[in-house]
Amino acid sequence: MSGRRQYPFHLIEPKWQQHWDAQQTFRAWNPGEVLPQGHPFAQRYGFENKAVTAAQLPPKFYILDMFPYPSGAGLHVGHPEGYTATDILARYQRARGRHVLHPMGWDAFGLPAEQYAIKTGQHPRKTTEANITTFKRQIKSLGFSYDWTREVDTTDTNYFKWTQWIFLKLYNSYFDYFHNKAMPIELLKDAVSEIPKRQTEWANNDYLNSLRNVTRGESEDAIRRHIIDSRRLAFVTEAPVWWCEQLGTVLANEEVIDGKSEVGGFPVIRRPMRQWMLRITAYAERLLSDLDTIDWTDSLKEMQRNWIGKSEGAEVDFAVAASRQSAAETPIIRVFTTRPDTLFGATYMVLSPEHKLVAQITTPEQKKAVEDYKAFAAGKSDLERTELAKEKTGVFTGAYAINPVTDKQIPIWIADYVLASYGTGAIMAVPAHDERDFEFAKKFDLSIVQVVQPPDPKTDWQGFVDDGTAVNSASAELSLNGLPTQEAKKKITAWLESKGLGKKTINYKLRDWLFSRQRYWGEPFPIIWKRDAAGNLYHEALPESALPLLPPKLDDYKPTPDGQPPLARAQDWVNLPDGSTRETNTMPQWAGSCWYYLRYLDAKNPNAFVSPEAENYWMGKSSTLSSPLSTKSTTPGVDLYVGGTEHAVLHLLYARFWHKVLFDLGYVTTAEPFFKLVNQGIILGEDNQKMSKSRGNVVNPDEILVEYGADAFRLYEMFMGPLQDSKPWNTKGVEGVYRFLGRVWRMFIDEHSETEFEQAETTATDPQKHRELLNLLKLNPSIKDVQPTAAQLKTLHATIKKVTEDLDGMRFNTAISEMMVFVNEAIKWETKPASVLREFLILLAPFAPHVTEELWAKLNSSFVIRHSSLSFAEWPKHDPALLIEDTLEIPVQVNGKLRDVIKAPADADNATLEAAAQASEKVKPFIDGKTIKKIIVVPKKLINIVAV
RNA sequence: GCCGGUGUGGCGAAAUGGCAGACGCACAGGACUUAAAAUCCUGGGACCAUAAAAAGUCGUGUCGGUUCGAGUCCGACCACCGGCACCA
Repeated sequence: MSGRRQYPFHLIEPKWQQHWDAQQTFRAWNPGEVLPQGHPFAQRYGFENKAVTAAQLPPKFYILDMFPYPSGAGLHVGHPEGYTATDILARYQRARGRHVLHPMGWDAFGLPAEQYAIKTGQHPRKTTEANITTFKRQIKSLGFSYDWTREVDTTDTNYFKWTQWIFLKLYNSYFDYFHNKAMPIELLKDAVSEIPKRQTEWANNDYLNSLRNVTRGESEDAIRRHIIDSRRLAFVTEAPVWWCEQLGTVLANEEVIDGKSEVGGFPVIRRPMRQWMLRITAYAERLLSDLDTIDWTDSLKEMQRNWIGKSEGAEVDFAVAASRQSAAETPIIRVFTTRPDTLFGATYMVLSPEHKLVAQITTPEQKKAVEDYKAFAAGKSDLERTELAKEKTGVFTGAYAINPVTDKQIPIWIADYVLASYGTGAIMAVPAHDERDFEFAKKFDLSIVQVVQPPDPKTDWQGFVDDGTAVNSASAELSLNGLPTQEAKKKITAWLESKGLGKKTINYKLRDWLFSRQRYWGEPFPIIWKRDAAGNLYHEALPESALPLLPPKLDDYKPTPDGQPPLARAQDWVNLPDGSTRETNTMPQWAGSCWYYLRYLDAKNPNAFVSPEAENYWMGKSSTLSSPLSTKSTTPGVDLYVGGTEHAVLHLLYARFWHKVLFDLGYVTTAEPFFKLVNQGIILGEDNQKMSKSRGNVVNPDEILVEYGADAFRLYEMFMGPLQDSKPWNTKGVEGVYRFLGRVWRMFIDEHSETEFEQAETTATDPQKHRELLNLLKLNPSIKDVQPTAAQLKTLHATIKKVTEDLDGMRFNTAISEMMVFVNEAIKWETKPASVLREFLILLAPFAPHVTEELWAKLNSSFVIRHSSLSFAEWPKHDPALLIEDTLEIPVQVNGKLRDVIKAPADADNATLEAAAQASEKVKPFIDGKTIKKIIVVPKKLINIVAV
């Protein structure tokens, strides 16, 4: 304990937390709900005992925290940073007259509970519930104004029923490229017969093209099914995926960092498996372009842009040169390039080792070398393949392609620096103007031909990758010579298109979202598998009425030895009477967090994931724009979303994707879920002198609360610095704001009565009675119901102005320092006007809600007040007239250097100020004997005399 | 390598192009106290000077530029943090 307790927060804080709970003070109301008698919100707006419509309710403000994963370790000081910021703003917006939705919940599916289950046999539900209990107790002890009636838990059957329901929507939808939006799969069923007519529209789609092989020789029904299944937003594919042996599951691209699992850091390998995927790639362009409609930081938007990775270029077809023995069909190799202007410099080609044409084109002489290389590449981990500064490797296939503009034969190689998963899995190599191709060509002695002249003739053209002027780029039909890169691109692309050799193309790095996991503790897929007459396996969705689909009971949560998910152990559950079987994969943890912000709007609705009325009121209506292609919405959605940067790409991209699907299908009315988003910085460890960069998650808030209380903790979290910055935790710093709260307390409370209170507390035997002892405390006799002086009003209104502006700009640290300035000043007043102190309490209340409620109640017991509840008291407005100064102190500079500060009437004109400045005794020595060239007067601010 | 961000006292930080360091921590001195804790008051960027001061000089990562005036704007560079990384 660091000295005497500043004020009895240990009694005040639980008292008010219980009061808020009992009164449901911070409950938010949906349109149509009846507001109870005596509720402070109902009282403020005159809604007591009334049902209110959306139009009657005050304008909404939806302020959202990223809900936590309730780990066994409990809360650390990093969690409450964002929560405190949003709570302050929630309370501020209530005061400003907004109807605030401020909910909290639990992202509770996850690996730790499952791994604990594997070790101990304890059901993950038990572990999860225990952790939630701890988290909830800790979060409640901080006095946040959450509406707990809307609490959600992603592992609750009443919640994941709707997660499964949304999956069915994805399953039963397809992406219509013509309308650029998701549509019900029924519409596609009608259109399947038209497929031949719409080939052009769909020619883009690899999965349709690949069907030609799959569907060969099958029945018409089977073909129809293949076509439909291949276009669903949730689809099954046999694809190489990241398999993590130690975790016993596959992982999404986003969960693999540097060739290791994000969770646990275990090695991962590529392995072909049958998996569920979500077609997020269809939304790449909208996910990219709609970033312009939302208010996120540039760095965050940039991370999403990079992840989506749009690049514009061209696809070019290269014919494989007819080989000695084969005759009829020469295959075509399609490449993607962002530099079609360098086509004349393409002196060889490279296929990824996995490219499907490799086996077909390889010559018998090279067969062994190629197969050896393929095995070598497949055996490499991702880390080995992408390791920095590694040597390029590759082998020649023996085959040649024909460069379509030079007509020359160029060798075809395979190399693992070409990725199967990007573009077409094949490149045209232009060694003169691409770093990687250049390196490769040097190593394997391939020819390097200049086709771009750098703008600066001194620059070496070898390895020059920037824009320049095309050279050596002419054939009988076409010349690019002399054209700047950008124009050369246009010209060659047009030429390729006219010849049917290629076309303008856009590529994205974004891959489809691998959506299945081999885990127990996740949402089961509402899918069953059947066989058709020919014995082919196919899938069907369960009807909505079958939801929620619960996971089976298990004794052993491990995956099966043959790599089947744990659910496969439950044979009774898997095998259905009609011979069909259940899907045994589960959904990834991201599924539940993709839409939780929507469930908060109507958390207990048993009939819908959210009612249209609730969605409309809290997310806002979209204005219907005339063009059906428009995906823009003019409305905000969540007004403010605060959380850590660790979710910059994963959660935030997935949630935007789901939201857009729900938007397309008409279930939500905004194209974007989170209008404004702010990332709080990381709190670093305390031992900063060792330059420790570790997160401050060793500091347990419980210990801080025991010693300083929740109000001081909240205040310190905000006072450390700007919300967005990372900063080191310093427990000593908590004492500073704690002392500030003590000063506030002493400003309001009579010292004598406090001594009595403290003595009574030490002698009172029954701790239950302690709280009643708070009644012994009396108001400070210096507080009187008097008219404030002009100076007092000025101090108050300057504080109102600054705190209001700072809250609007989320500058909590400077708002707090301004209130410190106020208290340092006001505590000296011999007579403290009750009206001034009352307004000050409203300003401080969002930051330190407990102590202000107690002081507010004390003040109310002696003076007439306007509102009975501080939580819904109206925010004060500053009066600019009160801030006007009669006399100003104006700095005087000579040649930009400060020489004096003079006093002048606020309305003094420039000539008066100039004269006064020159008359200053301190200024004179610096201008004597010099010529005054000019005098700059910034009214009310500054005078600068320029003298030489 | 590419993209984004940040560099200000011993520390956390503050400053619409206009008095750099508000507010707080730590520290030092004083008051109160038998004493301590708590509280209250005072001090504080560096240098130079001095018994003490005043005055002065320098000072916001480095170098340059724009401007009457730059922590703030522009250019080049350095360091650190975050993200991406053989993406054709």
